[in-house]
Amino acid sequence: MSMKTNAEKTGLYSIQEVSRKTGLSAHTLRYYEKEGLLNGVIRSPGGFRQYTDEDLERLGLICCLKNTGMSIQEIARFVQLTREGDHTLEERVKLLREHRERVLARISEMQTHLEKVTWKLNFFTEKLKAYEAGKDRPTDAGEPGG
Amino acid sequence: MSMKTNAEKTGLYSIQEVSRKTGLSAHTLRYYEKEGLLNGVIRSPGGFRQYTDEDLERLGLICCLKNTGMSIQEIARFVQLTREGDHTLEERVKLLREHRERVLARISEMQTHLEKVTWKLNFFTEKLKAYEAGKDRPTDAGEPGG
DNA sequence: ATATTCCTTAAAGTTAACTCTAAGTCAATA
DNA sequence: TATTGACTTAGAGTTAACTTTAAGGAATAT
Repeated sequence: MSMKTNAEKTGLYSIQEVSRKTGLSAHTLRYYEKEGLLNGVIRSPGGFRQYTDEDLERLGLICCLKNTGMSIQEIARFVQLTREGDHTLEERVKLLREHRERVLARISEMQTHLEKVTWKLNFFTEKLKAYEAGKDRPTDAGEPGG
Repeated sequence: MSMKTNAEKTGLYSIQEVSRKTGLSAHTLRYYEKEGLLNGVIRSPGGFRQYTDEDLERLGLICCLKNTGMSIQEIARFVQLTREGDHTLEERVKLLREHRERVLARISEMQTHLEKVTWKLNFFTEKLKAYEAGKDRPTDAGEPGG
């Protein structure tokens, strides 16, 4: 009986459906809207949010920026600029370019630190090997099947 | 005339000196100590902290773990295990290995998201070019030296 | 018809990792 | 000796990004 979801029927998604798709809670979706991250979500006659595929795409970019460390405030600024039209293109490009630089720097920083972690890990792994080898040697037996 | 710092004289560092070297505030250094991140810092007869080079190295690892996203709590756990001796080597290796995996995952996630940011940036850059090109064309002049 | 989902506003609570303040004492330095 | 820096405990304040609660009502889905 192939029950169709709301989405399949109308191309629109309820807040719950979007929550499932994005992993964001309904609370958070409303919060983001309030903070100006996702404007212009249309409503059903009764006032329920009905997200379009385009809204989902916008959410995709929002999550992308968020996951690369951009603050809610700065994302809201970006969205605001977008709403203001083409004369803000230069500023948006600048904002994204700067963000990109920060992300690159962060990745590179993480990679540097990772090397140290790896080095430490190898060091401890070797030390563990030596320790286990030393444990096998004691005179009084050592557990056979412990 | 060539005033020697405390460090040059004694090989020990005051909390201020360590603060400068690490970029952590004296407050934070005491806070880390209280939280069990850096134990066994020796004191002057008068009770002042005197950090050794080894303390600085330990701080180096702490910052490294912190900067790769390990929580204070988990770092404290690692330090605690270290203090307990060689029989915790296996657990420490496990902890570091898991952390390393998380860092690798995080870096890879960031890189994926970065691609999208880059894509968007290029998109807007192109759009900006088109917009600027369109702006030059209007009939009524356009500012010559604006 | 009934159960579930959604809406609103407004505000309080949570978590991590600091950060700061206060009060009072002691140490080190010029 | 005066000033600066360090010490302690204890607790309050900060920031970001949620998360939860509450109250009451309306809309949808089955």
